[in-house]
Amino acid sequence: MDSQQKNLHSSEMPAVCRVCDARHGGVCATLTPAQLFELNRHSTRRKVDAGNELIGQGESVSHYSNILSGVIKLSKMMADGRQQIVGLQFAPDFLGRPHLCESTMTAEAATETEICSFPRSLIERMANETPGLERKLHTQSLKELDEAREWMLTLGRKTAQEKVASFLYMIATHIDPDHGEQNTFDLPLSRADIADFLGLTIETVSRQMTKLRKDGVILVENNRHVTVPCLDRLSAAAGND
Amino acid sequence: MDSQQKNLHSSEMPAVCRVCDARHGGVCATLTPAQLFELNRHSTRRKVDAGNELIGQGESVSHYSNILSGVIKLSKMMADGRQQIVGLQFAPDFLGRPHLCESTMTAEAATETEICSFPRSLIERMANETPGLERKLHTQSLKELDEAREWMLTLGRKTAQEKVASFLYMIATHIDPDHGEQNTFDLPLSRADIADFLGLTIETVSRQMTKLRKDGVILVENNRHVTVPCLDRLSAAAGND
DNA sequence: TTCCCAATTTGATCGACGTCAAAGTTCTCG
DNA sequence: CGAGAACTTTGACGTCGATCAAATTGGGAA
Repeated sequence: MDSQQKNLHSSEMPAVCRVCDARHGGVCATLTPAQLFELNRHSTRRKVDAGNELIGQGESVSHYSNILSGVIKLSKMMADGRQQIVGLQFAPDFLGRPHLCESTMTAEAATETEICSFPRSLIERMANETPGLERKLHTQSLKELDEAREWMLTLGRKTAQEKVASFLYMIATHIDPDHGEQNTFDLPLSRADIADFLGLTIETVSRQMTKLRKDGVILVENNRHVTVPCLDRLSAAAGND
Repeated sequence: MDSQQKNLHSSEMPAVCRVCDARHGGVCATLTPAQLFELNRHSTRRKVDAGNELIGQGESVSHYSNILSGVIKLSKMMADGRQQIVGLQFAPDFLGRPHLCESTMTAEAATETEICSFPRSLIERMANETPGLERKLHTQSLKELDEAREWMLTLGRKTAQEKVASFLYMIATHIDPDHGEQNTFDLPLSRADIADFLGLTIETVSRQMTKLRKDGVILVENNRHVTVPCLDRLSAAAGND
């Protein structure tokens, strides 16, 4: 019975959604098949190359998106060009600030990214009709708030060494490892982006990476590929006790 | 008819709620009279002196609160004692992290504060039953997220001078001014708290306050009382263009 | 492969902010 | 009103991370 229900369920679902990761953990997980069909009718999937801007600071927002793969960086810029990355978003996060039409930041693809976009108004309406969706969006906002506050501690009180280690630790625990054994991954951000995230300069980031490497806390190949032999040592370098 | 409805409404409301500020703008504004009665039956109002801790980092949370007056500071502390204030909350904000039972920070009264507390479970249940309440909590989370990200920019990229000016500007625009004419107010935080908020030391905060005073951007009496003759000049000193 | 350009690293120097110390101010409470 | 404590300001000096400059590495195109 249960399996029959499931089959019925999946056959009622748009084909693209059936194989889409956002069904698991993303906002779509809260929608009924009928809603999925409606959303699907107005949604577009696309690939975005690294470095491309999705939303500009101060622009009005007409679309929200699900992140299907890749990493998005959210950043704020001052009039004189100083920049600060204020958040990173990974699949299957929801991209967009509910209940507000003008963006207060820039959203840019940090890596090659795949997104599924739909009209703002449609999501707003569905959120009103579907408590589960509103709740899901709320939950993600709270997660982002927790992360933002964690970074406030990092930005305000940690040393350059601890900042870089904290960043690596966050990436190591957010990216699915290539192997189960050792923790190894590609950095989704350039040194310049890491600097903008940590409130440092490129040079300082580089020096601290070198130091962590010489101390044996991390291994680095080709600048972007990092291996963490012992996550606890990295955590300690990050100042987490 | 409308006024009759209103009278009926207010007569059905708990007496304490009728004169309570949280009815305007607070979460209670979304509740029905019946819900207000139920909430009221399980709620306690109390005064908290400046410096008293409401929730400790790592503690499990059994109660949420409305802030009726005063200022609450939310802070995180590292194992070695370094501290960062990650948020300030003013009346009629809601105090508590929905959908999570363990607090990741300390909540402490910055000034004398009046709060109205109720059991966590009751709010969670009402949020499930009342889309408007869930929505209201969501809205506040988003506001806090916007503020947190604004502060990430301040912490990561602004100079000490700009940080102090940004703080004063934020307070000036959040506190109701004593007079309509000039912008004058009491600082809700000590120099030590301001330092913990801005990721600076007490001495640096003091020096920057002195500089802003000598530059005529602010007037200071008795350390705590500040007057801002021209809000635009303060805004400029804060680096907002 | 080889060249070229961008990204990263490394080095030398500087300055903003932290640290340490002491003096001054404001608040509290008897 | 006065004494003591807590908070704030001011000064001298040190340090971490920024700045400026140059060398090195890596990746993509011909």
